[in-house]
Amino acid sequence: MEQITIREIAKLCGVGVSTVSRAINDHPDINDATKQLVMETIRKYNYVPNNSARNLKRSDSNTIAVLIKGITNPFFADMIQVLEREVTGRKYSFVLQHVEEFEDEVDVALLLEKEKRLKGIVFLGGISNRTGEKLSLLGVPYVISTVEAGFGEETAMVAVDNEKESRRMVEYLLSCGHEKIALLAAKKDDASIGMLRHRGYRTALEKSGRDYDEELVMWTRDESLTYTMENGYALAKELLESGREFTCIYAISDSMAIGACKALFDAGKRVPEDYSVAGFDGLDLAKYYEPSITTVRQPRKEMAEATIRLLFDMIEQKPVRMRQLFEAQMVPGKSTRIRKKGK
Amino acid sequence: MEQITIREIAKLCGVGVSTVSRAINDHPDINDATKQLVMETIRKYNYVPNNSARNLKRSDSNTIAVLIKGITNPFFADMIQVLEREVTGRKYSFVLQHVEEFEDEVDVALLLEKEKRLKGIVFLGGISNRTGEKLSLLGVPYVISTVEAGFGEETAMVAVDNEKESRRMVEYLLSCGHEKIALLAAKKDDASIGMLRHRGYRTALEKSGRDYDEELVMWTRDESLTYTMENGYALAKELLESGREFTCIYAISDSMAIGACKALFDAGKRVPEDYSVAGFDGLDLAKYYEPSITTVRQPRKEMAEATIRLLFDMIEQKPVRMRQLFEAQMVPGKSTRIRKKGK
DNA sequence: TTGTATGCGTTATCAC
DNA sequence: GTGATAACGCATACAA
Repeated sequence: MEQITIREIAKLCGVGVSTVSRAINDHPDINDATKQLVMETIRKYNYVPNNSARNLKRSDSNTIAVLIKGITNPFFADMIQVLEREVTGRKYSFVLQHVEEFEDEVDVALLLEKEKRLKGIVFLGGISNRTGEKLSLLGVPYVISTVEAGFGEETAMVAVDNEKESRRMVEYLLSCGHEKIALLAAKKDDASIGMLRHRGYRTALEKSGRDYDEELVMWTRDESLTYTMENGYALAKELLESGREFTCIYAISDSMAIGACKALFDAGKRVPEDYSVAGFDGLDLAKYYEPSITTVRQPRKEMAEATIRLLFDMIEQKPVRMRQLFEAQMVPGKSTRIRKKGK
Repeated sequence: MEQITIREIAKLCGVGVSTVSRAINDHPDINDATKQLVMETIRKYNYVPNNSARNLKRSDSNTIAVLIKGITNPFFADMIQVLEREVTGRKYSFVLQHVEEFEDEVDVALLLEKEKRLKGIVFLGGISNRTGEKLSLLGVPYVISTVEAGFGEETAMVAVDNEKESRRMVEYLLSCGHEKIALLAAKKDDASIGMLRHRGYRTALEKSGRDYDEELVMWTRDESLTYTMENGYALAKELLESGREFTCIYAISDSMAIGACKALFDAGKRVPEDYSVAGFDGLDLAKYYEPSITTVRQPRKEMAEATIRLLFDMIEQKPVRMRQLFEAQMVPGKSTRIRKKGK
């Protein structure tokens, strides 16, 4: 496969390479007729400029990259839509970069920054305190979205207060009369939102004078993926089979909550009559599920918009508020019930 | 931000650039001590090689790209996992490329091929007859996965027979005693799997001597996204409000089926007692939903594995079967019931 | 308005 | 083993 280059197009048209380049890049000072000719031969020979060469030569490129760990997570789905819309709407190119589970997102960012001459970077999920240190090596503005790790004040961040919102949920469940609330938690050594949501659970119990009972906390196994229906199912099943007493299951994600419901149904239990179930995130699915899942809705679209706004403000060197915490919304569904004293 | 280059690393180490290059790329003929020194300074100065320059210079790169239109589609989620595992397991690099709704996936492929010196390409979804023509411009092997458009025999393809499987579903529903089966369909001008599933629906009815009733076909509006819960909800709601008679809703995707269930619940109906609901695809969600959704399960992981196997066989110039159709599996759930004659 | 020449950062081919 | 140096394909400063 002999690659056709700009030089050959130039030869074919009987012009210089710079003229072809000008045609491609919509430069102003070029004769309209020659431009037509060039564009036509390009189409005719299906010439495609080599992006590596372009990126290498260009000093800037007006592209924003969004790095996502777990691109298949439904939580990110509509955020991606919004991010893309907002970026392209500002006449910037949009690059969506998937980061594999075992990869370091900052390393990927560093690579991509050089490769594509990025103007800005968005980290969607993923980043933890550990990887955070290398962030300072980034040469362009970046915003960490949906995760509020313990970075400094100088790190741009858009998220909800996971601990607070988790606490809010547990307080709601307590107010419904549930005393024994089981938690479907992340892995025990989680250092990100899983930890924060667990902490919120614990704080809510303790602040209200209840005991925090480690027995009712179901930690995700090391080999499992945390935020999945499958995991919710497995954890709830294990909980049921342990014989421990509880009236309510609080799962740290909606997907896990749905898995938990299935485990209850399979055991012949009803939701919410026998057990209440609550989730976190406010996915569409929580609304469409039957019974609809009681959840805490993160304002995903607003957060996505704020993320891009913040990023561009940084790019344009405007004064910004670096840490933007959004308020989540308690969404009671049909999966939880109010429990009278005694029963 | 002054970018640090290979030349500066060379100067810093007091060696030539080629030595640094050799260190980076694990070349055999280099002294171990100098290699250590080079690697250390690289780490120390956080040098990251510029990928554009590498891609430009390299003649081959051992990377496979997977292009996905609608990367947030849950149908693709576990397929991506498998594709990634299979590719990296073969010591190839894996590039996941998101294609925007309005973009032409073949154009993107053409660009990427030159930019990254690809060894092979996988198209996951998306490709239609229209874009298919330009496929021949691709200089490397490619496989089209999960969509069986009407390409020629020479196009590598892995998919299920959508028309046949759709027909199978409708025949199952007919065998359950449903006579008036409404269809939640794709857009009317769909030229891909949406069209095929509709055709299977129609054929099943006609082959069994029933009338095909256009009144019972709910086409997705132009402005809506087809395969979503939201769309299923809207179409089912419209159907209900039209007052048309039916006993079963067949949605061409599981997500739409779940949306349809919600519309029925909201209208005070029960599933499956009042109306049966069926979907297509066999998502995990169909299993976890309550009631579990009757569906046709596509063997996603097997298809993903076959896709990579086929691609690598092509790369290695082995003889291959270019068109691989997989058998789907009818999965009866609790969302459909058997209807006795009369009522 | 157009063409020529230079360099972007890297790898690979040579000599040494 | 190692170091110059020539490409890779393109954009652009500068000359024409």
